[in-house]
Amino acid sequence: MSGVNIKQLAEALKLAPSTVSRALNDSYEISEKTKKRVLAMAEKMSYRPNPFARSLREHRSKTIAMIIPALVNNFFSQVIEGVEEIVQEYGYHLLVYNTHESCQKEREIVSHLLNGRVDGIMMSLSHQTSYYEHIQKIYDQGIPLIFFDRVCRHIPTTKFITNDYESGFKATEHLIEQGCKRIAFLLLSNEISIGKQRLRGYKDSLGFHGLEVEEKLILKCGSTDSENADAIRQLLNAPDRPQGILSSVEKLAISTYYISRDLCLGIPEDIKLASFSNLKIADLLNPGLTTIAQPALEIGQEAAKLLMTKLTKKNTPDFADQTITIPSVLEVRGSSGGISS
Amino acid sequence: MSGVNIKQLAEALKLAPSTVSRALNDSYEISEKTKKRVLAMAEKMSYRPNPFARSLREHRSKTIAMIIPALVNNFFSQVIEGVEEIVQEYGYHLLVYNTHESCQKEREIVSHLLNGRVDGIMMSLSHQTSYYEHIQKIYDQGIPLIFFDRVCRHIPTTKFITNDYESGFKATEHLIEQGCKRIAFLLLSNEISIGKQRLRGYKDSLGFHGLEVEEKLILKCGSTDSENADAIRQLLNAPDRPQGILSSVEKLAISTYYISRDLCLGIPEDIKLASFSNLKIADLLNPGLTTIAQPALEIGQEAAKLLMTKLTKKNTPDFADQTITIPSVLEVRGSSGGISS
DNA sequence: TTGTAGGCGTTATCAG
DNA sequence: CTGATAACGCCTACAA
Repeated sequence: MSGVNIKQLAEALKLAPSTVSRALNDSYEISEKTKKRVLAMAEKMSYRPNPFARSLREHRSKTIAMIIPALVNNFFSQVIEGVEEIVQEYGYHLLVYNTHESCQKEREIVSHLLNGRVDGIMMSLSHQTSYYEHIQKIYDQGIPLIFFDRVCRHIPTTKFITNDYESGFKATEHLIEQGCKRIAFLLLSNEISIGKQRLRGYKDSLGFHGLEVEEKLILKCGSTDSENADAIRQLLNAPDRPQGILSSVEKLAISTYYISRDLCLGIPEDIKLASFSNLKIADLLNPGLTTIAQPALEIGQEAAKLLMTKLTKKNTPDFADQTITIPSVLEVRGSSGGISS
Repeated sequence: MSGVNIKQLAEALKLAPSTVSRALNDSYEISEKTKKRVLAMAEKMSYRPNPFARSLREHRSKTIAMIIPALVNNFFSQVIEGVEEIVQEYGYHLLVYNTHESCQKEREIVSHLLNGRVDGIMMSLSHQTSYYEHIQKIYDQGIPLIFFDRVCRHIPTTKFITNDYESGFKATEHLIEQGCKRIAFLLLSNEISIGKQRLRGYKDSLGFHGLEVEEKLILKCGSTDSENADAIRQLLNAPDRPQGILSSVEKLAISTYYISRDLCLGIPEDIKLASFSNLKIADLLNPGLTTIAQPALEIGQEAAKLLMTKLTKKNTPDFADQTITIPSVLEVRGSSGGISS
């Protein structure tokens, strides 16, 4: 449409396209004088190199993709913020895809990215994902791949998570210290690695403090919000209601607030609550929500830095099959009875 | 690296590349038999067309960009969600850029998109943006451009907003009805179109109800969070503290919660508060926050639908110079004294 | 119905 | 230091 191409630019300068190209790319074999002339004219004619021609030639797109299970989510939006920031510094572009927690969508999205469109992928699995052929394909094609939060253990690459086990342990311990003997655990899905770790921490903590693990207190949520709400309602309505709840994701904790309000149950008097959550205004809730806050921004930044280094520095080794842990922080607030709020 | 190209595919089939290309694109001039054969082989060899070669040929990228001032933000993340959903339906890709409210960054980002990388742009201006040459360039290049929320009046294209004036008017009226005689208005920046409209609604509402507009009650925030907090603190600490506050953005309302807690001022007893906000859990705050909630998801969806239609249907007219208004909803909660919470 | 050839805009290789 | 040429992978006239 509007654009000037390198040929026209060369024509205007009475130079060959190749010379112009070299001048624009600051090649050492071009005289300073010519470079200046070319740059000036490029500016004047507002020349913009065509990214697709370049990508075609160079087999790289300067673009990466993020595949995440949800966008309207305090954790993921903070991760995106961190990633975008780093990516922008490096002059790369960021494609964002939302799987809506659907494995099917995840597969479709991945299949659109196996053609060289992106130079790298950062992803967090849908909680419905339980087989990994599509992920394996990314890896097999040699596309640099990094996981964060909801990682896939079967792929030998670098993963960024928080200390889920330890946090689950500590949060449970905290509830026990507040006097809870029976504590429920709200799990989004048992497929997800992090859910498992958090659950393991919870179980071990109970055991460590001589408390029994009751399977019926482990609520496997996941399908629809209303089904989850029903399950929580049933839990809170039961005659043998637990004294505490540890939620592995924010949205289930939020549901718990609504439901306990409905049922006229007081937090923390009747039920003490703690949750993994990145809600910034946790302390403005009534009562303030005791959270295990993940360092979402930092996870995004660190993961993106690693990817950008791999893509921009020569001879970078492939990602090690390792898990990098950035610790979460337990912030005690009113909901667990720790402090008044 | 890994990919099979159309030439190799043709070779394997003992056909010419052009024939294969046509078969893959379901051209009418290819026999059913050949088509099937080609499709089968393409599947078998897991052929993926190179998107850059295609973009280079066809002068379109099947990619659009969203440029927004913030990512960790309930409004914008909901808009992204809506946009992503529609874009994915159409098989398009979504690039996301964060200006961090900086006009300088906004300019840089735009300059990277003037080379055909994207087929269309949806944007919401940074609040620091007060001149529009870079935006004008997008328009002049003929790149389809849609604004939402923080629109640019000077560009004759379609803009999606909510009824900011009316909402400002109604929210102010609501505070007046709750007994407020003097109401402050928290403005993020006087450059932004929507801020202006909301402010105008506030002023007119005061006038309509026979109340005076006091310039010193109009707080122009914007630079840093801590400066904003100081300004609000000063407002609340003053001997002639207003009885009500209308905040034009969520984050200033959140600050107000913290500051009034610090100052031991009760909401709504000492200060009544209402805010433009897309916080989903506004009713879990203490007290619940009276909000003017924007239909963020819908704005994203509608804007994206319009853009997708323009890009995929032949002979679509250019975007009309119009403003499409999707109404916000005033939700009265405890913070304005409307109902207990 | 299928094959041939050229070009989209760049950059790298090879000459000069 | 600069110029000509080929190639990246695809699509589409045009030819057969």
